[in-house]
Formats: sequence, structure tokens, C-alpha cells
Amino acid sequence: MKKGEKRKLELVQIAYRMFLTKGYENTSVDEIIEEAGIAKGTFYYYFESKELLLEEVICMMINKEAEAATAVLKSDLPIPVKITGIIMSLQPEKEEFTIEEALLNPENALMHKKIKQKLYDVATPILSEVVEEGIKEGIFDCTNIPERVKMMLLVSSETFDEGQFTERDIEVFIDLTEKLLGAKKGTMEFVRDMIARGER
Amino acid sequence: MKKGEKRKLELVQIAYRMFLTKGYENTSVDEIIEEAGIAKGTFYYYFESKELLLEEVICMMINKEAEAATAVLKSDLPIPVKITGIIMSLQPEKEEFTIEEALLNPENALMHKKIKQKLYDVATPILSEVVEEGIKEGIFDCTNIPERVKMMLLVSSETFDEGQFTERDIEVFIDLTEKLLGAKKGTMEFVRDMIARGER
DNA sequence: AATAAAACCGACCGATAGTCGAAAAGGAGA
DNA sequence: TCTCCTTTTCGACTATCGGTCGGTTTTATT
Repeated sequence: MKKGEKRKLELVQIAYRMFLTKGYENTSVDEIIEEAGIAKGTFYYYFESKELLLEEVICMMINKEAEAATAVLKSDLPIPVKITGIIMSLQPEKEEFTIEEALLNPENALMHKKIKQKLYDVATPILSEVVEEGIKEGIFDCTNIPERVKMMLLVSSETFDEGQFTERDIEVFIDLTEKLLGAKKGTMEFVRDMIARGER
Repeated sequence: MKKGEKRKLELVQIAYRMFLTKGYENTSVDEIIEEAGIAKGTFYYYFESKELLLEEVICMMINKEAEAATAVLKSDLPIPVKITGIIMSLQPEKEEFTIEEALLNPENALMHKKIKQKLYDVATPILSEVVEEGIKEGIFDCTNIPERVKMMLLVSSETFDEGQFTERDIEVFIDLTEKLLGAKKGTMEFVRDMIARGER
């Protein structure tokens, strides 16, 4: 690995940590370069702008999560379990840092939005594939799969990411998922336990 | 009306216009005060910060939309039409300015998020009331109404606000709404026309 | 050793949100 | 009209921030 690439990676990782703890808007380039012990010019040798750095930080995060999701896809778990597993592996929450709080912070609205957008782009094809499998196996029955998957992702992220959800939210989510995919009642019931287990 | 209140209102309206045309981040306080013909100090006499001004601008917008929504609620339109009407009256799009573009602009992520949050808070009780009506009339059949309404709002705003939606998105949305509320197939079919008509 | 390419430096710039002490403007009572 | 107090206005000033630029050092190549 070349020296330049190493430095760039180092900067991305420093930024990752700082963006999540302090927020993107509240982290200045000056702070990043101080932490890294480099000069302003060096920073801009590696990144065209602060926002492009953010882009790279997000890429790094997404890739990590996409890997986990793909692993679930290729496993031989039951289809409904796969779906829940993929959705949950996409939530950036259970990492070592207090990411949830950081992303929910209003001042990270931009970062949050960008992450969600990329996450959808990555997750929709993966989940769609699983749903196709499910249709072949006869446990799902629906058309317009990508659209349905997107709505599922939307509701799940908006409901569960925020951390403030009730038993009733889970109930409605299960009901919605089953109906959206044309599954028999009860098919997705175990989501309840997975969410409970996945909780912090 | 006192002189001070008038000035404050004037500033909020100027900011409203400028935020929507140029974006919140891209509108400087200097530009606002130049437009208003006042000095910096005067601005900060009325608003503690630029962000608190944004808060007031959003309040103004929400109130306008909440009024429209309540008007629909109190009308004697058929229930399903009421629901669509309320949802559509909450979309800040069809105003005189090019608001949609401004809100979709990534740099307005903060503003967009804040608006959406407030809109949910205002709209959920109103829509829930309509759904209750529908249940009494026998065209809907469901429990956990507020949760279902919130998910409906979520999907509708995320799908249609972005402006990039297909015929298939509409189809899935109709299907989802009917199933979410426990309505007979076809109950919400006319949404298609309303969306088509409401389009720009 | 000579040369070129990659990596690094930090003073500097323009723009921005926000501060502050002082000065008008306005009104109420004498 | 003068006084006193409150409300409103002013604009120079500050601190911080993202970003630029010309030049220097390090590293690899021949």
C-alpha cells in the first residue's frame, strides 16, 4: 500500500470518528488536520473539499454494511429470517460508537440523508432478490418488487432507526410487511424477537 | 400590531422567500438584512440566531398547511377523498415558488427534516380522526391507527415529495394504503387521478 | 548525481454568523 | 417643552471556517 493511500485512509477514519461524535457541521477541517498532525494544504491534497471527504466516509460505512447484508443473502437461512437479517444489518447502530445519537442529531441531517440514500441503493437489489426467492418458494406473492422493498426499507428505517418505537409500531410493521409482500399472516412474526434481541 | 411585531413578520417573510429560492445554507444573514434594508444588529435584536429564524419560518409554513388540512377534515367529502386531500395539502410543493427543488437540494437537508417532523406532528392526529370516521362508516377496519397513519404519511412523503415516482409507485402505494387501513380493494383507486391532477 | 513525481507546508483570503456599545426614536408624565 | 425610560436601530468589529496557492521537502527513478 502506497504512503498516500495510507494517509488518505487515516484521514477518512479520523473524520469518521469525529463526524460521528461531534457531527459533520461541527467538525472543522482545522480540527481534523490537528488531530492528524498535518497542514491544511496536505488535507486538500487528498480531498477536494470537506463534503467530498464526507462522501468517502459514508462510502466506507456503507461498504461495511453491504458486506454484512450480502453475507446474509448468501446464507441458507429461511427467507423471512433473511429479510429481517438484512434490514437489521443495514442499521449502523450497534457499532462501537454512539452512532445513532449522532445521526439523529439535527445538525447531521445532511449526513443522515446521504447515508440513507446510499443504503437504499445498496439494499434494494439485495432484498429484492430475496423476495424473488420467496415468491418462487410460494411464501410471498406480489408484483412490483423493488417498489415494495423500497417502501419496506423506508418504514423500517424511519420507525426503528429513531430508537423511539413501541410494541404497537412493531405490530403494525409486521402486519404491513406481510401484506406488502403478500405473505400469510404470521410469516413475519419472529421479527418481534429479532428486534427485541437486536436492541441495545 | 406593534412596530416590532410587524418588522419581525416582515423578516420572516423575506427569509421564507429567500430560503426557498436559494436554500437555507446559501442565504446569508447579510443578504437578508440587505433585502430588508436594516443593520446586522437589528436582525439579532429580533432573532437570537439564524437557525431560530429558520424555526419561525417553518412554523409559518406548517401553520398554513395545517389550516388547509383542517379545512379538508371538516368538509363533507367522502372519507377516502378526505385522506388523499389532506396528504396532498401537506405537500408544500404547489406554492408559487419552486419549493420542491429547494427542499430536495441536499444542502437543505436540515430544513427538510425539520419541516417533515413538524408536518407529521400536525398531520397524524388530523388523519387519524378521518380514519376513525372511516372505521365507523365501515369502509376501514384496523387498530393502532396513529401508527398506521404515520407509516402512510412516511411512505407518501418519501415517495411523492421527491418528484421522481412511477406509475408502479402509485400502484403499490394504493395497494399499501388499502391494506394498511383494512379497506376493500379499489377504495383508494382514485388517488391515481388526484396525483395526476395535482402534478405540475 | 540529476530529475521528476508525490507529498507536504502554512500564510493568506473571502465569506460568514454573531457581538457590543452607543445612538436614535418614541412615548408618558411633569 | 423638558426629562426619563424603553424600544428599536445602527455598523464596526471579532472569531471561525472552508478553501487557495506558491513554494519546499521527501521519495522514487534513471
